[in-house]
Amino acid sequence: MTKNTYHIFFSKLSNKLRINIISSLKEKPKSVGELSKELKIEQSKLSHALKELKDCNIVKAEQKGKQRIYSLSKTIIPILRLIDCHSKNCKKCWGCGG
Amino acid sequence: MTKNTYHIFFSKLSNKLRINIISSLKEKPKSVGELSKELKIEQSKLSHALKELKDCNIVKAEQKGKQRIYSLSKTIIPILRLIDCHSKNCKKCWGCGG
DNA sequence: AACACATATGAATTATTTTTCATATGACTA
DNA sequence: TAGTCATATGAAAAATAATTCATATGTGTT
Repeated sequence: MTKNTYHIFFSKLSNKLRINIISSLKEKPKSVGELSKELKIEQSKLSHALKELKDCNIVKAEQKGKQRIYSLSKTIIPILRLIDCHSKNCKKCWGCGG
Repeated sequence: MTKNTYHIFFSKLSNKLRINIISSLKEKPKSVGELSKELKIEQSKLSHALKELKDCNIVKAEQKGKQRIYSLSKTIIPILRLIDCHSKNCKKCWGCGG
């Protein structure tokens, strides 16, 4: 990720719905229908949002029968952990060895 | 920062100009004029962008004569370090003790 | 093959953000 | 206090993103 692509990545995280999706998928992988029910969001809206997240590799999808199961991609999980740390003002996290 | 305010924070980081400003201020504190010259960005555009960053505490300003010197706020620096870590795929960082 | 269910897609509409430009404010100087 | 330099602000215009709705696609079932 170069300086010039930061904003693309962050723009995906700068949206309530997408944050809610991520937050929900942290729990466990879910189908579009499950997410729709849980978040009370219309299906196509969800599909659009999931596409955004998939396009920048925050989630991945796997077909299972008629359903498509979405889950957080491996590479994003540590990033989300950092964000959580941030939200908790976790000092340890700030150290970061850098 | 609650789940519902993530997106506000990230929305500030989801913009090229603001990322460039942050990146430039990492070097050292600068006046609006200096930033304008360096980034080749029109003054009022910069002022607007700086306002956004100030509103969410990413930068702070200090008056110095006629000039207003902007710098990164202390609390944001570790976050930026994380983002740098991220960009370098720094494993250490991911650990995060969480 | 016809059907039903689950999800995706496209395009038009609507909402939000960014840019621009004219002007206002605030700090120093003569 | 008039002038000028540095920056901020407001509002209109332009650009971008999100929402909606109609419909398409894909998968399994009868």
